[in-house]
Amino acid sequence: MTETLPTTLVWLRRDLRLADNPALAFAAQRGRVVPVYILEESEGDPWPMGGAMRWWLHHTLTDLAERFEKLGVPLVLRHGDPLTILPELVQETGADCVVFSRRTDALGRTVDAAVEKALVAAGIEVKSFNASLLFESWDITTKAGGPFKVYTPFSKACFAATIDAPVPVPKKMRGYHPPLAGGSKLRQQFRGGVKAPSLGFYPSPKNPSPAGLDFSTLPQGEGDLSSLSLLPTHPDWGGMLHVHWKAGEGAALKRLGQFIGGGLAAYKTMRDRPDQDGTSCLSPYLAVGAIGPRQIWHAVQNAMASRQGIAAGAEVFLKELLWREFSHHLLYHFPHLPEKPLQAAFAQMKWRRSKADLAAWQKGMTGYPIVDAGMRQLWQTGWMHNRVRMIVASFLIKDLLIPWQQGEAWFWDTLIDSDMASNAASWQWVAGCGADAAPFFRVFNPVLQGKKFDPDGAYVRRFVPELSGLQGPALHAPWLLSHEALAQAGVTLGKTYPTPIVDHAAAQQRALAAFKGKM
DNA sequence: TGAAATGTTGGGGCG
DNA sequence: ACGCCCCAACATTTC
Repeated sequence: MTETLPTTLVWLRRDLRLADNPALAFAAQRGRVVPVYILEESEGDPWPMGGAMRWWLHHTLTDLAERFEKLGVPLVLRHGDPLTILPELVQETGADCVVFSRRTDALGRTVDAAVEKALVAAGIEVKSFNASLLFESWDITTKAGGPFKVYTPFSKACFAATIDAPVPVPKKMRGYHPPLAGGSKLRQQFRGGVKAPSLGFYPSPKNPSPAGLDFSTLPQGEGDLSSLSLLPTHPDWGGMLHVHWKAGEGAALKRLGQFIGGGLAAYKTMRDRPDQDGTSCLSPYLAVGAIGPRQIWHAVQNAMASRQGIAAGAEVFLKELLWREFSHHLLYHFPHLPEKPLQAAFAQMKWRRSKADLAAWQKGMTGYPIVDAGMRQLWQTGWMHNRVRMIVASFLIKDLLIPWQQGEAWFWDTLIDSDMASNAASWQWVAGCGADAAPFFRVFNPVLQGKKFDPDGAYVRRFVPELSGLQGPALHAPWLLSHEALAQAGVTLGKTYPTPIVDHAAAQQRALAAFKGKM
């Protein structure tokens, strides 16, 4: 009797959760469920998954596999080309339907289209769903019917539209029976195992750690999912990230609850303070889909309806969520967003090529404390406060005049929340070449930004220990301090901490000149 | 979701 | 009481 139930493959990607997962809900209702995650590696992929994201994905998958296993539905893991793996799995399980959640990046959409075509040609039903966004990329349009290129009208259109309620976790799930070859033990179900190349920014014997950080004493990885080779080795810097982040759907929901009960009310102002815990820190969970934007949106709406005094903070927070939405909207409609400036004139911009300056920026050794603190927070925790992201990005693009794509690539490899759309759109925004971008001449002064948003210097001291003997706003320009003050703090500029690699005022003039000459 | 230079306004001290 | 100056606070302009 049960053998007659239809079987559905749920191809999971960046929707690694049970709740608010329409594809999974559809499959559960339909019959037997075979959830599968494929570590995709495409020849010529310009954006192979970064090292930090691989680490984060590993731990997210570990959590998800446990959740599935508790429900008696083993998560299948594969490594390679979905175009060959999915038909194999269909054959193996007798599935007659494959479902997945849509994505917005160009390569992903190309792969999905090819997979759908091949499966449909083989007589398999294929359905795709929206799990990652509040709206379909084509649902929000201007009055003329085209894509939005300006954020404010886009956000207004979103606020005016209806956002679907999250889909609940399927009440009941039936797994494929008998289990796939290899038994029920998670680790025995993995295939493949060729170590994938990342961009190679994270340290390896070839690529020693920046900023003199010592990774050698960090604990080894857990060994789960080992054949996907997601965890770093030689050295294993993953333990460093472990201190800061707990992966998975449960951790995501917990963090959402903490944020709504805590930081949300004062979000409007506190979100700009990297020395405070004022942001949601949900981006790593959103990036892998351990939580979905609809869940966040509705949780915030519910809190607004039941509590006084949080409306102002909540509105700003929801707008941040809509920036993410806007980024995906842009990536969908402008697939070259990660590589090419949306404003074509910027292709003529005369950038500098300085390996030394790029390395100083990456290592957090520019001599500007707020910039260095940000870059080291990124390295040490896989995450950076949003205000500081803008500061360091402005510094790379405007002060160092280095192409924004190089900053984008570094962030892609080092962020655990790396998202093609948000990363590309945000770098273009700072560079001034994107949609609705900050004008190019809007140059952040790293000293003023530091004084304004890290007034006591607590953030800098946390990530730049060389300066921990200094305090107060003056810490943001150590080269202006007296010799005595520096000596007392144990700072010798040029020795214990770098002198600024560029003079900001001169660099700003240089940037404006380069911009003016070419635009 | 800049910064700095420049312009304007208005309150208060003072002769 | 009045005009004058100073200057902080705010607004506008420019890059």
